[in-house]
Amino acid sequence: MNIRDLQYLIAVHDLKNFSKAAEHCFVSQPTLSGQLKKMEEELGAQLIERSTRKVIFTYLGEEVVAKARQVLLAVEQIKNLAIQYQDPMSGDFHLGLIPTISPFLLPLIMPVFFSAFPKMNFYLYELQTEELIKKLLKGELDAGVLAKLDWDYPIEEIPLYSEELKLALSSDDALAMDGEKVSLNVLEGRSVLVLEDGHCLRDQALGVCFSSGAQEDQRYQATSMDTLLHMISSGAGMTLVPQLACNEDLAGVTFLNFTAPVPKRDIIMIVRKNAVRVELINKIVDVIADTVPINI
Amino acid sequence: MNIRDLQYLIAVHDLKNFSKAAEHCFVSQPTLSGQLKKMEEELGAQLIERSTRKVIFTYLGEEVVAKARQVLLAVEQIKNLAIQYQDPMSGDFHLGLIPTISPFLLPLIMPVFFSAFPKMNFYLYELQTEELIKKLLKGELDAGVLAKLDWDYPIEEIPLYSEELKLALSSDDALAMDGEKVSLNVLEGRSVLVLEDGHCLRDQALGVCFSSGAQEDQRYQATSMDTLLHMISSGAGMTLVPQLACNEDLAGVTFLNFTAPVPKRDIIMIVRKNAVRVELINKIVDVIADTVPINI
DNA sequence: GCTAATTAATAGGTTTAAGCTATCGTTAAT
DNA sequence: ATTAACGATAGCTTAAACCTATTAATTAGC
Repeated sequence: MNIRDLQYLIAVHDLKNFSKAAEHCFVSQPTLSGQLKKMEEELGAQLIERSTRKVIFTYLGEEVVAKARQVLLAVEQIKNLAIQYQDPMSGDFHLGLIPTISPFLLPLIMPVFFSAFPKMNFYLYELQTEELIKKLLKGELDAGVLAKLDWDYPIEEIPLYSEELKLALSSDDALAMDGEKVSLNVLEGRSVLVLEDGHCLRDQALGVCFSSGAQEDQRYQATSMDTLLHMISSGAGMTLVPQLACNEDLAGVTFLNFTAPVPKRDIIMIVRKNAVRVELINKIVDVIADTVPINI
Repeated sequence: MNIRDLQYLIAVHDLKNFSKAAEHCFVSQPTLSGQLKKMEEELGAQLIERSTRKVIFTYLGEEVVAKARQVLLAVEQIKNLAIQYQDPMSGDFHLGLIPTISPFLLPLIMPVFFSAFPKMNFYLYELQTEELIKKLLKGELDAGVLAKLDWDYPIEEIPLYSEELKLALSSDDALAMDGEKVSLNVLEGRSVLVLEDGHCLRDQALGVCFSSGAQEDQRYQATSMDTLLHMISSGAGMTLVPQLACNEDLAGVTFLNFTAPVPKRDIIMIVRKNAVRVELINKIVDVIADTVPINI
């Protein structure tokens, strides 16, 4: 059976005349007759009672016509869906962000998104790197925002911005009083608070600590950047904080810049290779890069 | 677009693998790939995000798949309808009968119909000849039962039975007392009650009257056979009654047979030429002919 | 880092079937 | 009896669906 054949059938039903129906379908009358005959043979039952004067539908014919109209309606809807989706700046978009970016980046970009993409629906997920990539590859996410690592996944990376890591410590600390830039060497022999396992920032922070002779403060397992900062503010120690997370208004915490070599992390957007909606993704990247208050 | 293509799409959606989907659809993988690609071109939008490792549907793709399932469901239903209708002794049947047959024939045949055609739904209509034929030709009826006339319609006639006309008159009438067969000559000079205009029996009765020297009793315009008989029972005169309508239990009315030449009417079933369901129609004819208590 | 395996896309040719024109056969109206 | 209307048939053409063989791309394993 064939969608076209169903159109022929419906045309005959509407016009009660094979020749007119053929004309309406832009085919010749023998073509239409032949196709309908074939369809009847395929179904093994007559749909139309023909005579040279009358075109009468059998009961089966009437019911088939009713169903055929359903079919054509659904097909029409498919075409409409496609047309609707032609607008690359419309539809749904599922975006994953890692926990050390999400709470600081989203407040910045969402207002801009709403005005830049009025017809888009954004769904946002806070996920750690590993699960984020897994979901992206499964197709459950369209893109992810995370810190660049050397990994081995078949994904496309688009740079967004690069942020420094700063040293967060209690405002009561002697270093904080100073207010100057500090070298990584100041970490030597001190213990540093880091996030719990699974966060990429934890790994990066531990790397910095290792090379600068500091060690992990194992008394706390911070579950989020915010917890970490509140610990610092209550005098619990020091930690490394990415630039965007540095809330200068936070009482009792001072953020110090490092002198060169400054520890940094590269924030990228990842999408699947062969991803569709390239145009949309590029626009999103541009909007984020333009909105983040960091000179790249 | 093509129903087959939608099947390909759904197979890919279910199996998330082009080669397996192709196998499932009994086509080669390049065929399936090509058709889906063509469909995407036709829709002007990508439905599937392909890579050699992953098959991920776009949002549009997911929605199209959902609609495609609707399409295939309806198509399946069409095929099922056809299979269901393969049983010639099932479905609907619209039967028209003229008013001078309907109330007397139906009580006889309906019980038999119900057991002979357990899967049929009969719709019954009491219609005068002209409208009955019109509806039959329009396709609103499948068959009609009426008295044979010489007409010029492109319809098929199948004889059912042939019934005599009898003389109905008041039991108080001298002729009725006698109880013998009577010649048409007894009508000479008398006035005969007939049905109102439009009934074929009226025309036939008038014809008999004309040739036997009787005339129409114009005091009454009987709307039905039953009214007519009740008039007779209350002493209103005499009339011609078809055999099946002769209810011998009716008080005050006596039915007399005619001697040769006996006036008769041929009851036939009419169907459209080229009518489908020939088998069913023949069975219906047989059942009626076998059930009517008249020796043909 | 190289090789093997997997998988979809491409190329080129074959077959099926949908399409055409021309004509016929039937029915009904004049 | 003739004509007009209309669907069916015959025979041919074209388009497209399909095939096999191969390529290209990518991942997974050694």
